[in-house]
Amino acid sequence: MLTNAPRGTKDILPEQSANWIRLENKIRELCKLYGYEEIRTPTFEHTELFLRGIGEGTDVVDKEMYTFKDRGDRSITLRPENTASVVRAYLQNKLFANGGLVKLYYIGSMFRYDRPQAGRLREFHQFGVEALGEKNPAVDAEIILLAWEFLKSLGLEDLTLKINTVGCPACRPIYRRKLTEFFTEEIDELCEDCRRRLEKNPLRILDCKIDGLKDFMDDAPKIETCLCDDCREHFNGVKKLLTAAGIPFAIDNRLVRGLDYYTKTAFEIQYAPLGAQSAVAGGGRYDGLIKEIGGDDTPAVGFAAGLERILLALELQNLLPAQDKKISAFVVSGGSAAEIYAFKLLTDLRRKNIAAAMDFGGKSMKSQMKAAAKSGAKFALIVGEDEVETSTVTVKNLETAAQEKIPVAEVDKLNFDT
RNA sequence: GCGACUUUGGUGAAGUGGUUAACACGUCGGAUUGUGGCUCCGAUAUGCGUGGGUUCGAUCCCCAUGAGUCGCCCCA
Repeated sequence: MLTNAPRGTKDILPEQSANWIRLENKIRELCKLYGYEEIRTPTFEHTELFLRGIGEGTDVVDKEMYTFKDRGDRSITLRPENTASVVRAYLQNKLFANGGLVKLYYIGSMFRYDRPQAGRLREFHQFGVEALGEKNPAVDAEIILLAWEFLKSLGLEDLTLKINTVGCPACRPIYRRKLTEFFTEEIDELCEDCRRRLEKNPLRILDCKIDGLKDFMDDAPKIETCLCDDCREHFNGVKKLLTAAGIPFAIDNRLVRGLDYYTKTAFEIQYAPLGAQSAVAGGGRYDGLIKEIGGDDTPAVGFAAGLERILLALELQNLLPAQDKKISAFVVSGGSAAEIYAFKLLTDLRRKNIAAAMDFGGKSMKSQMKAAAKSGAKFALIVGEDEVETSTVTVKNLETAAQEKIPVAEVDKLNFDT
């Protein structure tokens, strides 16, 4: 127990860490390119924020939140996603005050109590982007493009982008009612889960793995038939822009989002080889959320991407480069007389910005040489009594095995390039 | 939350109801005097996820529990 991290959590070890840093740097670079700025919100929030933001009745809220009372008897929840927090911060700090579109991104841990699997952890990491304050479909397109170009730029192949519109408060209820009517007639054909969904969220029946394949599904009402003019126009606008940008997308009118706040555009990017956890990024428009949380009626769009899943995908495609932990020089000290001399040499090298290491275990020279070879250093800098007396250092090129003795003051003149 | 599978050393793993738990890699040490990568030699699990039980005896059988993986669910 003491030596086990809690279920669903994972240490990111040094060899992995470099991949995370690379990924995060890529994200920051890209966001800068698109004009998004980083925001960092607290890891936990008042529970109420998520109840209102994500919506009671959603799985995330009902079954997956880490909620507890703090010592002041406040109900606190570890964020299961970051959009609600960003919106809260936007309102609290009046980021709307300067007018115009507010473009933000975040990278951080999220928490959901769920059965762990590869690509599904209880503490996981998301990178996400939110654009608040503009209803123009161009923003939807920009966000989708950012997500798509990001994943492509990592080198991922076989990505599929699916888009849909889920309507707005004006037209979705109509569609929902039609669906309910339709599926009620087919209730005998529905699977157990879908009978449950019929009341809770009939839209979900559309992407059921079991019922989705059944014949009657083709006759299910399509959302296009119910869209209001505004939503239809908006969706057309998004499609036109995506086409203009030249990215491939598929319209999937069965794509729905699990969180209540989505309106109009919904999209998802999948990487099929990940199996059940193939959704690598997902998002959409949430024009109702800001008002729901207490702000003025403000349109917004965003998406989130799962970093663990992206890393898994990169690994599957062999896109994670081998670690380069090479140093330039390895100091080898022969005998106790040279120890201080060696340590001073080590320090001098580092002060001159030369990556250097030495063995602190008091081992034989032979094993120090082995360690030098393993370290990947270009040079072994050998110092013993002779060198101490003459203020020199024996330089052995570990690639060529060539060896020479030079004044210690001249070590930084060596050519450390590999 | 449901179902299935897995669980042996630092790693990959073989294995049996009963004397020393294969093998490989890794790690450590050694093969004359201050020198690596190759080779050779030696060392390296009193232990078989954890806790019970059955048995003269269990790593191998039974029960419970933990963890991981896959699918469902959900989602990033």
